[in-house]
Amino acid sequence: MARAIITAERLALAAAEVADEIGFEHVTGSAVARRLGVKEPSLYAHIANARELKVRVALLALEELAARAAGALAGRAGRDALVAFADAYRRYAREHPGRYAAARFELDPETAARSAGPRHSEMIRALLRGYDLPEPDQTDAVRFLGGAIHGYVSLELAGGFQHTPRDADASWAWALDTLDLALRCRSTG
Amino acid sequence: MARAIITAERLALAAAEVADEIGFEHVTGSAVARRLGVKEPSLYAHIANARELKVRVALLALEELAARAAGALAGRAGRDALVAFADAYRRYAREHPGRYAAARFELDPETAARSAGPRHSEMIRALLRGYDLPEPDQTDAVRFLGGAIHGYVSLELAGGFQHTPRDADASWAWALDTLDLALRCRSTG
DNA sequence: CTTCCAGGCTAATACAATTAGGCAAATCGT
DNA sequence: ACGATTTGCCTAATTGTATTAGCCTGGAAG
Repeated sequence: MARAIITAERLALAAAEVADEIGFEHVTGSAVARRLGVKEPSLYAHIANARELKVRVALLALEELAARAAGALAGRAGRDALVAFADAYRRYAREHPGRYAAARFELDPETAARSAGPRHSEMIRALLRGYDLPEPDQTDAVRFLGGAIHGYVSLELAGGFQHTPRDADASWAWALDTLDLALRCRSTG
Repeated sequence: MARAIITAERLALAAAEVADEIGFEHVTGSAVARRLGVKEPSLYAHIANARELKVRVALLALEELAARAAGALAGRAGRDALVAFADAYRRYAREHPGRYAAARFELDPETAARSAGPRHSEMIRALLRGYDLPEPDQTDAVRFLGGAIHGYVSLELAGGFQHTPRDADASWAWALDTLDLALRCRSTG
């Protein structure tokens, strides 16, 4: 090995930082190269194309987010687990908007399968065990909850709520209450 | 006037078609120019820059979506209204994935204010009148419902549900039932 | 009929993406 | 220690998108 300046990890991290600063859609080879202190063509020894830059960020984000969500879930159940889990998403999205956007980047099926993506669904499924839903509803509830959390967070992140004065945290608490309520209504057949 | 080949409307429509075909993020000046049968620089007589191409698609999509949602809402109330409204979103997203993605494009505040965007919130607010929620919850519910619908639709559109065999329409019906249930639980104080 | 102008065209520049081939430093076998 | 090899970034060159500047033409107006 010669002097290792660029590694896959450094590259992904640099790209993630760029994403958080200027937005995921503006992650560009030159911006990442500049941040790493190398020339743009040097990147192509480590990635196949510009798309892979974004894929790396997506994988990093899914991983980080899964780790946070898992931490939030640890030792909690029922409503507590739901709130902690959803809060982990929301906090991550606020701290790392570019990475959060990256987590929704469309990966090809094999890559997606190897990513931390499926772990997210598994965690939601685990979370839902606290609500013992009838068997056939499990999958529906995973989709519903995943959609609801992501939808709320992404709308809030996009600034869609700024035109009404209502406090953001209060609305969020209301949404979580409502989700909890809905799931409890659904439970026990 | 000389032969009017490009108009603002044609341009937006062409860009929207490109978006639906190859994805909103790949809407490019040359693709739109090709479709219109003109050379790329000719576009700049009608738009300021490439970003405006996307803005036009976003505005078109918000408008179309608002129209469909309004039609869905007409003459309905309560659960019926909720289902029709949400279905309108989901159907639009399936028929026009590129435009649906465009509807989430971040507009500058003034443009957003003049767009059909605010009408969407108003419609949700109107829809919620069928659930008479206590006053202070109104805004929270708008955010919650908007987020839930958008989140579910965008996750489904991204193919996030394909790894489980469960029927998509059944899951969707479950989600709508659950939303209705949650809102009814919240109603009347 | 001639003048003007809307509306698209060609030419030219800048930046992002990508490929090809070079050069130096670190490594390895002897 | 020493040359062969490999590793890892660099320069140069190509293509495509974004954008500006200035030209050219056909029809509207007088």
